Amino acid sequence: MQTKRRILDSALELYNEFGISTVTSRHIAKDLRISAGNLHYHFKRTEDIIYELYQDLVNEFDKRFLLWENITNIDNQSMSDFIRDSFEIVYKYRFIFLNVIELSNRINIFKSGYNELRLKREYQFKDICNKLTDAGYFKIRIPEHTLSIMLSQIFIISDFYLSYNQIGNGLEKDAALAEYGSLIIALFKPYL
Amino acid sequence: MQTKRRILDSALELYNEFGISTVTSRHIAKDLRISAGNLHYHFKRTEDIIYELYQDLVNEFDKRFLLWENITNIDNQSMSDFIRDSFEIVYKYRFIFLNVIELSNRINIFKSGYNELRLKREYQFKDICNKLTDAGYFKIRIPEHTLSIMLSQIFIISDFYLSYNQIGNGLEKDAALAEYGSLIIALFKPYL
DNA sequence: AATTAATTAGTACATTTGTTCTAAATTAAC
DNA sequence: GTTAATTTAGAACAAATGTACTAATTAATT
Repeated sequence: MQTKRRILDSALELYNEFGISTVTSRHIAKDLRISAGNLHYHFKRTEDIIYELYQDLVNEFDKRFLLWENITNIDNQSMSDFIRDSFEIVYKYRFIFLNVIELSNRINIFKSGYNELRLKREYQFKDICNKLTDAGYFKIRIPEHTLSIMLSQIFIISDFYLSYNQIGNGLEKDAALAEYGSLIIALFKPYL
Repeated sequence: MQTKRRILDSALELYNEFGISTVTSRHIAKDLRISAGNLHYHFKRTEDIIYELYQDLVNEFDKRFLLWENITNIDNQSMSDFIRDSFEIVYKYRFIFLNVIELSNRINIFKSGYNELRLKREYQFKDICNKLTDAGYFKIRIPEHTLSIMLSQIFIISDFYLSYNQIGNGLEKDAALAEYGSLIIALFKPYL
């Protein structure tokens, strides 16, 4: 029963490090010192591994959703806490974001799943914005139209910052988080 | 002599449509109704096709560089012209931007080449900004530190907007250009 | 026209990959 | 302790892919 979990863990690590097109089911099996046959006993198709990891990502977002939904005390720190939380999740499952296009080509349901998740994140983000506005964090309430443009900017930067970093600077996790944060915060500058 | 060009054209089209991991040298050959052997007479390695297409991209950026470097009359239209020009090039070679990570994994020199190009684009963009400032397009000169953050935001949005669009809205070229433009322009709003 | 160089088609081979199958080994159930 | 179910290893197969090789055809050169 625990083998399945070990396969997922190893797969996540290998996909994150080497990308989905270089890592095969045999590689994962070898990494765990189990046979390929055994691996395919637990996951009939290799894609199932990826899709299950994607489900894990969704679950982590949901968990965070519940956490922030019921938050009571919003303060100056909340914004950067939220940014760090988002980054942590994206970083943990970074292979998904580094290979979105590839994944949407290879796994049919992935595209719709991704957009479902995106809606949830959007809702959550707007919620946080409202709370921050109510708490007087922003000078003025951000107009709906502006917010919608900002949301697109934020999602592009959130989901692709790691790609940008990997092909460019190659910063380690902490430094990357710092830069990512400054890019997001800068978007809100006119309202601070 | 012209076969080589035809291979590149077909490859660009197929890569753009189906992504680099689904398109093989045999697919390209079949598309042109030539033999795989013939294709490999012109390109010893399949990667060479991709790398040559990448060189084409660099050349197009260089061509535009010369054009904008010597421009004399900067006006209100210049900014959106520049944005449209950038978008056109990125769109034409979109498979490169949709598969940056994959490419940097598969082709060694790609990563350094991409960063070289990035420096050129950065220089060019700063140049345009200066010209726009001198022409009174911006209220104030954008501070160096702010500009550097904006540049990162702009590059992420420029290079990954098409990925964002492909996985999400799926807008056609013109609509995509419009949205992309509004995302970039919005970044300059505090200075307009 | 004859020779040389280039292009092309088709075959062939090694490797990789996903997947299936079978039999052995381990674990659980009774 | 015996039987049944689960898990595992390893072999085997088919399909795909990159690439090399050979022979034929076409184009260029003289």
